[in-house]
Amino acid sequence: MPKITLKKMAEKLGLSTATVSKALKNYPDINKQTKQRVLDLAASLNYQPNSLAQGLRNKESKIIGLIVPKIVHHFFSNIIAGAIQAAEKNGYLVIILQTNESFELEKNHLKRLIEKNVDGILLSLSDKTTQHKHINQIIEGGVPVVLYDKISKLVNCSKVIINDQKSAYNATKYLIDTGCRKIAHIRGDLKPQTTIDRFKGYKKALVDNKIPYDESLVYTCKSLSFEEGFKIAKKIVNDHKDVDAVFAFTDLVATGVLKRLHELNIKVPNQISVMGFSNWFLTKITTPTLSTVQQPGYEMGQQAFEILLKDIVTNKKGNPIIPEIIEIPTYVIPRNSTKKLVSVLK
Amino acid sequence: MPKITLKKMAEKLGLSTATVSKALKNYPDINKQTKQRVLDLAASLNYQPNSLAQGLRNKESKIIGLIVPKIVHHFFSNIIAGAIQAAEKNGYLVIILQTNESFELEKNHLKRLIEKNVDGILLSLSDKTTQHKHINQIIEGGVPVVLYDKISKLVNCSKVIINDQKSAYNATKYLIDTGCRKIAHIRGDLKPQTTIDRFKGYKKALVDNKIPYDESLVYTCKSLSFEEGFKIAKKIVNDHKDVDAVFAFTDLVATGVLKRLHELNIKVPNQISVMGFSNWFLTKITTPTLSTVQQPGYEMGQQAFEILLKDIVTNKKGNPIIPEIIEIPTYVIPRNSTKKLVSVLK
DNA sequence: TTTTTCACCGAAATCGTTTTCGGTTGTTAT
DNA sequence: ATAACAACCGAAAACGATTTCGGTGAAAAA
Repeated sequence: MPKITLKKMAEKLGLSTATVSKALKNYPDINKQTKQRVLDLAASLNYQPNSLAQGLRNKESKIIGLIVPKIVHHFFSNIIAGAIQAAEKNGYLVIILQTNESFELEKNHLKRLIEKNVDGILLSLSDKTTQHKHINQIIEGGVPVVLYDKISKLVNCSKVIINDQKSAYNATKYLIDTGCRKIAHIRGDLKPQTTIDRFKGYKKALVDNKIPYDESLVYTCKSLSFEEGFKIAKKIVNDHKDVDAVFAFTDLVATGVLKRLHELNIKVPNQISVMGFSNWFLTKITTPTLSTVQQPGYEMGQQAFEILLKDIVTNKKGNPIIPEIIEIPTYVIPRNSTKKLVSVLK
Repeated sequence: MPKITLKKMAEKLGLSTATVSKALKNYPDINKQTKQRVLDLAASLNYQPNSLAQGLRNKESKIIGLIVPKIVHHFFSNIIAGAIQAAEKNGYLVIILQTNESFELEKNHLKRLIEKNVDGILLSLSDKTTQHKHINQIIEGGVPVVLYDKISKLVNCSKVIINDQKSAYNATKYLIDTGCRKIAHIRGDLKPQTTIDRFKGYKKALVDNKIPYDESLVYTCKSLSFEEGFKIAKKIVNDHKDVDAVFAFTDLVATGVLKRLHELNIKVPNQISVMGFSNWFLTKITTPTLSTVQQPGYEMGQQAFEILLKDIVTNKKGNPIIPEIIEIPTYVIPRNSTKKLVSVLK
C-alpha cells in the first residue's frame, strides 16, 4: 500500500539512494550486476518514480496546458485529440481548460496553469481578448506559449493557423465558379481576426471576379449558433429576392441557413447555394450535405504541440526561442449544397 | 525572471521561510503586522507557490485524470466539459486521455496517470475491457476511481450511469404509444453492457405491450458510425416491407438511417418512425429532426467529479470509501422523426 | 522578585529524486 | 614499493513548501 520509493529499495538492497537512482537512469559508473539487481527489484516491486519529486528537482512537469474556447465544438474536439495524441507520443500529458470566450476565464486559467508548473501552453484566444499583457508576462516568465487558430500579432510567439483569408477567398471563388453572382456573406462578430479575414477573403474574391461588393449582402452574427443562421436566412431572402448563394463563416450557422431555406421551400443548391466553413462532422449529415472548407483541427492540434515542444527544449537549453508561424493548408470540400463545378476542357 | 519563492521573500523581509509560509496560510501565531508585510510583498511580487513542492509535501497534486473512449464524440465532449467545470470550481485541474476503445491504451493511460500522482481518476471502460485487475490495483493503491457510462460490476468503486435498460424501454414504449407495431432495433456490438441493456429494454417494452419479439428485426452494428446506419437501413426495409419504426442504440447510427430512408424516398415519420439515443447535437439539425433519448453528458461529468472528490477526501481522512452508484435520469425527446403522441384525456 | 503566561518567531525535518564531488577499493604501470 | 588510474559507490546538497516543536522576550500574576 505505501508507495515504494528509492529509499526503500535502497534499504532493501543495502545501497544508497544515489546508487539506486543512477542504476535506474543507466549511469555509467554503476556495476553491471548491481544495476541488474536494482532493475529487477524495481520491476518486481513495480516501482514508479514520484513525478512530483522529479518535477521539483528537474524543474519540469511534463505537463502542458491546452486552452480552448469551447470543448464541445467539433473543431476544438479535434484540436484536443490531435494535441493529446502528439503530447502522449512525447511523454507529455495535457490539462484541458475552456474559456467560453471569456477574457476573465482566460486570465484565470493561464494563472492556474502556471501555478501548476506546466512546461508550456497551447492557447486559442477568446473573442473578447483585446490586450495581451497576461500572455506576454508568461512568455517572459520563461514558459513557452503557442497560439493556435485565434491568434494575435501582438504576442511574440509561435503560432499555428490557417489562412482564413485565402480559405474564404477560395470558398467564395468556388461559388462564383459554379455560377453564383449574388453571394451573401454571414460574418462573425467584429473582434476575432479570423472572421475579419474570412470577410476580407470573401470581398477580395468578389472584386477579383468583377462582382461589385454590396455591403447590404453582409450580415453579422453575434453568437456562433445554429439559431442565428436560421434567423438570418429569412432576413437574407427577404432583403434580396435574387440572392443565389450564402457563404457563412462557420458550419453551424450555415446549417441553420440550410434548415431555414428548407422550411421556406427554397431549393438548395438550385435556387441558393450554401457554403460553410470548418467541415464540422455535422456537415456530412445535413440534407443536403453541406459544402464547406476543411479546417483540419486534428493536424492543427498536433502541429501546435510539436512546435511547443520544440520551443520548450530550446528554452530549456537556454537558447532564445525563434517564433515560427505554421500555416495549415485548407481546401474546399464540394458537397450537395453547392452546384457542380463544370470543368471546362479546351 | 527567476521564480519568486518563499525563501526569497523571507530574505527580503528578514524573516524565516516558516514565518512567511505561516503568514500566507493564516496561522494564528503570526503578528498581524508581519502578516500584512508578507501579504503585501507576496502580492506585489505576484508570488505563486510552487505546486510541485506543495504536492510533494502534502501528497496531493490537485489534478485528476479523465479517460474517455473518444474525445470527438459529442456525448464525451459534454462529459469532459462537465467534469472540468466541476473540477475547476473545486480547485482541481483535469488531464484528458483517450482510449480509442483500446484495452492496451486504457492500461497505459492509467499507469501514466498514477505516475503523475493524480488524486483520482474518472474512467469510462473501453469496449474491449474484459478484465479489471489494472483498475482494482489502482484502487487498492489508494487512488480513488469513479467509473462512468461504461462501467463494470467487477470493479468495486463509485459509479455514475444512466439506466440504459429503462431508457431504451421508454424510447420503445414511446414508439409503441405513437402507434408503431413493427419496430426494428439496431443494437451495438456484444461487449459493452450499455448496448446489451438497451437491447433488453427494447425487448421488454415489446413484451410488456403484447408485441411479439421478432429476432429478425434486430440488427447488429459493429462500428458506431453514420455509414453503418446508412447501410443497415436499406437492409431493414428490404427484409421487412412493413416495418414502421427503427430504434437505433445511438444517434449517429439513427442519423444514417434517416439519411438512407430519405434517399429511398420513404417518409419519416409517416411510413417509418426513427428513434435515436443520446441527444447528440446533430439530432437537432437533421431533416427531419431526430427524436431521441436525452443522455446528459454534462451532468454526468459533473456528478462523476463530485463523487470522486468525495471519495478523495474520505480517503485522505483515512476512512474507507463506501462506493455509491448514481443514476442520472434520462427522458425521451420527441422531435419530428416520430409521430405525435396523442394524449388521451378521460 | 520570581514565576507563569502569552504572543511571536525560527530551526530543522520532511516529502522523493537527482547530481556533484569525493572517497574507497583494487589493479596496473614505474 | 610507490604512484597512477580505473571502477564503484555514497554523502550531501539541492528543489520549494509545510509543520512540529521549541525557543525568546515581555507582560502578567504570584
